[in-house]
Amino acid sequence: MDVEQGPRRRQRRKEARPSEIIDAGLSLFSEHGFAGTRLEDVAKRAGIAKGTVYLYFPSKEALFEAAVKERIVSNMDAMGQLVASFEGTTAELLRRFFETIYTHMMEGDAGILMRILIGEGARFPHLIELHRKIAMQRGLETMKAMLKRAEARGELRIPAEDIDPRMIVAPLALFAIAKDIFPRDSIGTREDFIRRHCDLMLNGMLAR
Amino acid sequence: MDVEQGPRRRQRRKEARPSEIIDAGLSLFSEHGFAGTRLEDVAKRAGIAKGTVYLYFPSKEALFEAAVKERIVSNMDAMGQLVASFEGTTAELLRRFFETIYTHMMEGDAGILMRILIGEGARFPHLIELHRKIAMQRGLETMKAMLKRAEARGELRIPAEDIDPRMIVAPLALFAIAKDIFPRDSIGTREDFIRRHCDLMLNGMLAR
DNA sequence: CGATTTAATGACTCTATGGTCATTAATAGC
DNA sequence: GCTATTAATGACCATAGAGTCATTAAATCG
Repeated sequence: MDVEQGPRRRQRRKEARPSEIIDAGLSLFSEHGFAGTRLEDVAKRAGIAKGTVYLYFPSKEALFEAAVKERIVSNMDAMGQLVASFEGTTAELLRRFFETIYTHMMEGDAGILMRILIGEGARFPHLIELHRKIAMQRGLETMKAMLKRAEARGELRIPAEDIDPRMIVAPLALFAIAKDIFPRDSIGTREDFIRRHCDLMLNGMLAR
Repeated sequence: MDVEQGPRRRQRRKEARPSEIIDAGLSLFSEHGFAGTRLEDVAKRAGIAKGTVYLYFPSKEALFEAAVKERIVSNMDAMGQLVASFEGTTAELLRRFFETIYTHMMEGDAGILMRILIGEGARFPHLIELHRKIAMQRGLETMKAMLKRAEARGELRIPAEDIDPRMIVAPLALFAIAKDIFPRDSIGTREDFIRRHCDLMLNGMLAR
């Protein structure tokens, strides 16, 4: 309403702009990729003029970088917390872990950002590096901690070092990144997906 | 040599051009993404002038599409053949299956193409659709056949329908697509990777 | 209620590159 | 060897969109 015919255009809202611009950028990046997104459109969606974007971010790339920092790092920390404080079986921990990832990657923005990093990352070696250090490193640490914990509790079939943590999260990560290229039949409900994913990782396919 | 100071520039080689151009495009797309690749550079790498590219492909997008068709479809067929003709345990079949995928995605061009589809696919709804129909559909059929076969042999712990085939190949697919964003420590040798992947999918993590 | 500060604007510039096409020359046919 | 055909060329055009900046006006202050 305020936007439609509001008497006051040209509001001065220094504090609120950055995150509004990031939100607008994120939604357009996810629709059109990085190269395919026009700063003009980001501005329009944020309800401001193009020049205003440059008041807060020195370049398109800087805007993207701010989005990555804001949305991915906190997610990794959330997972670290979960593992550090959890008491219970590994099966239950893994389920909770997957739920957290699902929330951030499938329902939040982390999946979108990773998709863009993957597809257009060649353009931003700097960003890839940042992501590797800030996000990936932490995520893998957390998963290794989870495996060590399981090993210490005598729950593992094989030594913890023989399990590549990346394999465990691969299904969730892949779908978050690539759901568009899979046949459209849904991946089912959140609960269903997580249950199947857990079961496969914990017990495998084969009868014994 | 021939190129360096060769007496004959401007050779007429109608037959050889298309695949040479596709090769050049593929290598540049993988380095710079789709949007980041200049047709001028593709031409240079193929040893021809920019206009010549347009003699064989009507647009940049058409060139990319040709690459997808040529490199992905045949791969899917290779996997179908394998499953249809295999005799032996599911464990062994899965290993062979993974080897085939590894060859095409990690060592061949299929991974690169999928990475670009994912990252910049919003620009080519048509291409995503093509890929879904031509490649994904076949791949999933093949995997379902493999699961049904295992079920019929009494090797499965759970009904075949309860296993999402995409989860089984997710680790390989994810690494093929996203290896750049993971920490640089290698994923190990091909054999190692496949062995671990198989073992995890077949037997899971937990002691029983 | 002026005067001052600075957030916001959007018309403009400048570059990069996808795509065109008149010209050139390599081959084929005679 | 001459002519016709057409593959190959690269200078050129047109456009899009990132980034700039002189101007405008909202807030602040006295």
